Amino acid sequence: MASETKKSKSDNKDTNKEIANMLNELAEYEKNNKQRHKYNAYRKAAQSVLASSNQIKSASEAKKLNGVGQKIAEKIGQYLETGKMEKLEKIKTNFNANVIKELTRVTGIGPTHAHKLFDEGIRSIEDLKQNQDKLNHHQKIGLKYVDDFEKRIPREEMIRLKDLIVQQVEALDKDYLASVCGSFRRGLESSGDIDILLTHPNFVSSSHVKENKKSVLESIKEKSLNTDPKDLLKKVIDKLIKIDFITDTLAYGDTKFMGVCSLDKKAAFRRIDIRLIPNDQFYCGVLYFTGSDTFNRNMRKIALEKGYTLNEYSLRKINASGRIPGKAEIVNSEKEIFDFLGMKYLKPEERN
DNA sequence: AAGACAGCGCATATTG
DNA sequence: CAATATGCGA
DNA sequence: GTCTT
Repeated sequence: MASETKKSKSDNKDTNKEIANMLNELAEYEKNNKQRHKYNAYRKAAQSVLASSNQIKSASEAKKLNGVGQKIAEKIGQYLETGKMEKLEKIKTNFNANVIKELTRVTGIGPTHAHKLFDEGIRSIEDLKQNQDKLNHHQKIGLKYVDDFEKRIPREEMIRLKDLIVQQVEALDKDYLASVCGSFRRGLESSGDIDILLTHPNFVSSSHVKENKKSVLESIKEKSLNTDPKDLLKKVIDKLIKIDFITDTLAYGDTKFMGVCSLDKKAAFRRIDIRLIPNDQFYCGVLYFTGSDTFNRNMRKIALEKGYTLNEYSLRKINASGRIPGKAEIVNSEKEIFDFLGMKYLKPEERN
């Protein structure tokens, strides 16, 4: 293997990765403390550290990175000199923080519920199992599968999941289009869950607008042209439940399903999300939900520089004088979005 | 020094 | 009952 | 906690 860039691997551990891991632990702690923005700040810093091409050797070096300021630089310096971050060590020995951290392993239990449960005497996942009357539906399902949901899904299994879903959807109606987005689409070897975008020509955004109310006449006209979105999603979900693929439901509305699925009795239970997207917004949605987050941020920034605003729904030109976005550009593929922005097309695998 | 840090669908609690 | 607010997730 | 204004 030609992996020995500089020194041998054995006597040169990946310090950046260790720093990033510690910053991510601090991030999680802040999230549990309901400090959403600190959580993001730590994660951003961790990302920068991880992406840094050379090993960080000092606090001042760290401070140069985007998202690393005075405080985080000090912590990094502390780690480089002593092998520890004081604040993190303290958190690790904090009983309350550890309980909260354990409780939030359950999907549906966020910081607020975790603290409330703590006040009610709950100290562990085990306690939760004995007190399920304190949980709502989502949380009960989260508790049931808490271990499975922390397991990564190997790409090989993702492919089988995708094949099964696509086949079932096509059998229902060949006009459906389903795409698995997220890290799977970017080619990663494992994913945390499976995220599917679904669309159908009978469902377009003009029938779903809630901004400027439309004339009664317009609404009536559209109703005749568009299937009720609820029916289009329900048809698919019903089928996937019937064949015992979807096993549980966490949240289920007109356009978004969140639940649990499993390939067969031997396989683990997996988190699955299925969104029904208006046909004319499908490719903006696919682009957005394919990510990565960093890529999305960069692309949106480029859009702004070109006088556009880009989000998960549409690409719109920004009015020169005012700043009111105009009508959505017509987009019939991901590539067209890149074209509008004068960008070279990047395949999903190139967006990591 | 002080505000931004995304905005949204769904479930559930709270308010009217 | 309906409208609004909050928690949560991604 | 960091960056921007």
